[in-house]
Amino acid sequence: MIYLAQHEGEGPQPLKNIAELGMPDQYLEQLLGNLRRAGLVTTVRGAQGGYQLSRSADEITARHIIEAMEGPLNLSECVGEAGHTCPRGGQCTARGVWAYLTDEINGLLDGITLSNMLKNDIKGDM
Amino acid sequence: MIYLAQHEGEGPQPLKNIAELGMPDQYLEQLLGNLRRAGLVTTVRGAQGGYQLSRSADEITARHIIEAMEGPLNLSECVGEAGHTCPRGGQCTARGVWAYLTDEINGLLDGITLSNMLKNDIKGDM
DNA sequence: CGAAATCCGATAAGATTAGTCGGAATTGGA
DNA sequence: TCCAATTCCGACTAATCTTATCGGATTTCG
Repeated sequence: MIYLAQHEGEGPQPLKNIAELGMPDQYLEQLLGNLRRAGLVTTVRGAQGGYQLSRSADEITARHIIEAMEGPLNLSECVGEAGHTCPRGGQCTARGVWAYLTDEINGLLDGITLSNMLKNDIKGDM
Repeated sequence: MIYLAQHEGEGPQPLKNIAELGMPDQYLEQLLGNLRRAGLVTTVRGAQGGYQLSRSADEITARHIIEAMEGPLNLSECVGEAGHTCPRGGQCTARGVWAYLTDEINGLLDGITLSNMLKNDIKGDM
């Protein structure tokens, strides 16, 4: 995604270009499939085709990317959507902790956009 | 650890008690080994033996526990200790993000103690 | 039509996490 | 002193998740 952001406006980037820095292209292709299905990248098939961001780099957050790749942050079964399958019927003491952490981390991820990454202005960057 | 905190001051708790709520005791034993080696619990061997917190529940944080179990938080090889094995020589654009997140999450974990968990007064609890 | 690409489902390989096994060592109490 | 309760330990197995590979089908430009 950083690569695509860096080449924003240059038209579709073929897989092979993106894979340059040492990752198997057939695997990358699979990963890009997730990003496409999540609506973060659009593709052009056929010759001269490739991948590009579906919207501006400052409208794509780390959370968008992570959720596209791995689904919603799930620190514990306890806290997930419906029917959290906690063996203790859903009221174990740890649950509040997981819920809190999930919220906070999602908040952090919401606060990071692709543009931030490019400009290296992540809040608190070291 | 929550169980042990709940039984603070009641002397060593044998494995079997702790395992009550549906987790295989031989596995739990293994996990408690990590906590012991990390200095979070002390043990008494032999009859009437068992496990107990090595210090007060408000001096044990979520971070202590997680690091005891899984080692230091490692969101990406990029950011770890020495010789981060980033294929891009250690200066990829994503690195700042990982470093930032690692710091922030460690901060969150530092802010949660076992006492907090018992009292359910996690900041921002839902 | 042919080459450059993405798309797709299935499968394999590797790594991590979860769990099992068998027994050794320690300790309190009868 | 012996027995039962209990932790300790290393090795192994099983399950799950991540990473990667394979073989082709489809689309599109020139």
